[in-house]
Formats: sequence, structure tokens, C-alpha cells
Amino acid sequence: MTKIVKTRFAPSPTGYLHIGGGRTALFNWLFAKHHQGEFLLRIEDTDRARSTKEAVDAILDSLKWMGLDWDGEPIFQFSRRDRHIEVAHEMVEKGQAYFCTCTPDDLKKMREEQKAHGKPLGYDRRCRDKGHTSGAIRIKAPTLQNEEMLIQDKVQGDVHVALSKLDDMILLRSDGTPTYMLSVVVDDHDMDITHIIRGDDHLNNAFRQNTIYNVMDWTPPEYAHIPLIHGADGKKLSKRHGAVGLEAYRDMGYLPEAMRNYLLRLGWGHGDTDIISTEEAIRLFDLKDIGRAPSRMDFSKLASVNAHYMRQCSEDQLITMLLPFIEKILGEKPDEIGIRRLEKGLHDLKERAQTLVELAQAGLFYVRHRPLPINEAANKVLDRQLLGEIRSILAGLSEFRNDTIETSLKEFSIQKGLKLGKIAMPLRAALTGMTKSPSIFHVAEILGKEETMARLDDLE
RNA sequence: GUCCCCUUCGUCUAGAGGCCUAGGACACAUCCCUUUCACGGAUGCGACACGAGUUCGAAUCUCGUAGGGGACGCCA
Repeated sequence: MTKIVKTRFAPSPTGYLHIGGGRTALFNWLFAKHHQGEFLLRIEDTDRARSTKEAVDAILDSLKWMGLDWDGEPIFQFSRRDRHIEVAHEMVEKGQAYFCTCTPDDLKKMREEQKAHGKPLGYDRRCRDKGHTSGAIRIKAPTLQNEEMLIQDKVQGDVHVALSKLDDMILLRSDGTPTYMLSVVVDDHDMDITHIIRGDDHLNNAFRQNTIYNVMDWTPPEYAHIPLIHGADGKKLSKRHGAVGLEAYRDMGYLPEAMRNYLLRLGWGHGDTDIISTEEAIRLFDLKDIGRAPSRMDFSKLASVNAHYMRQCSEDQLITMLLPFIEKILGEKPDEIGIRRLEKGLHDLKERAQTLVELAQAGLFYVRHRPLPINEAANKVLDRQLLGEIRSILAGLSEFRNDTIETSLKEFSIQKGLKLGKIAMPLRAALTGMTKSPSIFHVAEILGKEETMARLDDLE
């Protein structure tokens, strides 16, 4: 009988959810779903000084927005500290861990000396055999010469490290609180986590953590260390690359499904397919298809994926997502008439926007109150005399529809010996205040005869 | 400094020794469509980091070199 697959996402609540963290969460979620397993959320708040409630909320919000639902309640690691402490003492009793009385100052000095002599950095085990009975607790890392430890990583393959490289890390701080290194192992073990999928900045930690599994005689989980996401310049993603927190992407108007698709394809591939729905992703996801090289954030690709999902989205769903953005630009809630116009216009509008922000800007003229602000480019093409003639033609239409408007204005253009564009553009400027819009005949129909006339009259 | 990992178009990737004159997507360029902007369609630009080896044959295997990334905390 095989164990049920259990993964976990374990962010530390010291800030917003990083986009790389979002992808890690996504991979854990997909892997669990693929195997009909469980995906747990554990908040790693053992660093009391840096953990905040705000950060916890921000992380939860972002995960919810991404559509990554976890099983059960989030687990707060610090609440399990008694159990962690108990394990640390058990290791001391087993003779596999010891008390250390070195001060941070001592250690700093030690490291400086190691650096100065070009020696490998690491604790020199000076307290190991002193038999102290208080202080911080350190694990006794195996010291066999010429031996190595092997980790069969699902992404990185076989990775070997010489045991001599593992130092006696701290399990319990001198104030009695457990460290991350101890807590993760105890929690992952107690929670029956079968697969640890995390950033490859933790690859080295896997070896150190395995020494704890070994001492406790526990079976280590499977590891999958995924490469990090870099900025467009190939450097570690940081604030100077622009958006790093997931909530920033929400505010820039990206759709959750687009985000999932884009992040999935960053470092994971399935043949030539670029557009992969979440359902497909669950079906196809496999750790062996994760690449081993770090990948770079590409905003234009994200935008194009987003455009795809916006086009695919029903007008119904789209308007719900769009309204907050409209409201933000407008500075107030649009009225019912405006919303209805906008909704009708969405079908044509969504073809020409890549984000909800762009879509909101492009559709703003539907919800704006008269008189409409006219931008500079539009002002240049406003031929008031010609618009006057256009107005009288439109005024004469008994049926105010896309096709009747177009036909009448085409006739007019032939009559005047003008290209249709010469007529359509001033009308566009007058009705939208811009020089870019969907078919202006269609726009006029949606605005309705009354509003169209009124907007033309506003120009006089 | 020490250890670990990585390396196909600008970017994300396909590629498991002959199917590769290396495929797709995004970006870019040109053209078509067209009332503007988009969408759509067509074409183009463009990569196996380098050097040795193994082999009849290497993007694919081996070894070096170079470059990039990560880690070395009483942070996570």
C-alpha cells in the first residue's frame, strides 16, 4: 500500500508572497492534485522578530488569488515549538547532539579567521566534547572521513556531498527556541510529507536536514529542488527588477489563470504547448519535466499569455474583474448605464488589451460622464465642420445600428470624395476622446443615438 | 575562499546518437486584411557557450575550459 502523496508550501511570513514562492506553491499544488494527494500550508514563523501578521495575511491573500487552495487549516510552525524542543532534547539524550556555549561574537571571530586563512566556513565543533549542560543545542554531524551523502533529487538528479562539509548546526537557540532547520524536519515528518518541492537555494540544506532524519531514524521525504526565477538581466529577482510580490501582478491586471499558466511554463515544459489550462496542467504535471537551469522573468510573454486568457474569458466574468480597475481610474463607481454599455463593448474591447488595466483604459469612454475629455491626438483630428455634417446624417437615421450607421457614412464618404477613414476618425475622436477604439460604428450603436448626438453636440 | 548546481534563438522552451539544412511560442521586422488600434494570416531575423575525445555519425555520451546561479547565520 503506497502512502498518499502530501506536499506542503512553507513560506516565512516576513513580507509579501514572492513570485518565485508563488511558482513553488503552484508546483506543490499541481503535484498533489495530480496524485490526488494533499497540499498543506505551513507558515514558518520561527523567526519571531521578523514574522508579522500582515505578512501572513498578504501571503494567504495571494495564494487565494492564485487559486491555490490548501487542505485543512494553515499550520503555524511556532505553535509546535514544544514538540521541536522535545526532539532536540531527545537527540541530546541519544548522544547525537550537545550543548554549545559559544557566543555570537565567538562565532563571528571564528568565521573571520576561517575567511582570512582561506579555510572552509563552518562551526569548528569546539564545544562538542565539553559536556556543557546548558546553552544552544547543536547536532553532531557525522565526521567520517572520505564518506559522502547522496541525495537523489527528483529535479537535480544524484547530488553527492562529502560528509566533512556538514557542520554541527544549531537545533535549539540559546534562548530555547527551535531553529528552522530543526522545525522543518520535525514538521515534515510529523505531517507525513512525502515530497518536498522547494527552491534550489535549499539544496544544500537537504543534506543538513537529512542528518536529523538519520539521527532520529526517520525516513527522509523525496526532494525536488527547483531552480529560481531571475530578473530579465539574469540576476536574482529583486525589487529593482520591478514587480516581485504577487499582489503587484494582481494590481497590474493579470488574470490568475494566466499567472498560473505563465509560471508553470517557466521552468516546466510539455512539448511545444504554451497555453495549458489548469485542468490540463494537473493532468500533465510531472517533476521530471522541470528544467534545471534558472529561468528569467519575461513580462511581454506574460502579457501575451494574459491577453489570451482575457480573450477567452466571458464578458460576464470579465466585467466583474474589470470594474475595480475602472473604479480606480474613474475615482468613483460607474453608473448602471455606463456599466451596461461597457459590458456590450467588452467583446470588441478585449481583443485589443493585454491586461485589465489596459482594458479599463480602453473602455473608459463607455462609462465616462459628458462632456468627454478629448486627448491631444484626438483633438487634432476633430474636424468640427465635418462632424456637423456627420451629425445631421446620423440624426436622420431611424434605426441606429452598426450596419445602418456604417452604410450611411459610407455613402456620405463617396459623396464627399473622402476615404472612409477621414470620416470615421473624427467621429471616433468625438465619441471616445481617443484615436484608438473598436469599430466606431459599433461604438456608436452601443452608446445609442441619444448619447451619440449629445457627445457630438458637446463639441460646439 | 570552499562546496553544490546550471549552460539550445534576445526570452520561455522542443530535442533521450542518425527523424536537425535544430522545431514551437513571445519579442522584433516586412507584407496582407482594415475606418484607427488590435485580432487574424503570410514571410523574415535568430541558438546547440568554447575546446578536446568516444563513435561510421553528437545539440544529445565523456573530460576539460569559460561563463552564470545558489549555499556557507543562534534567517528561513
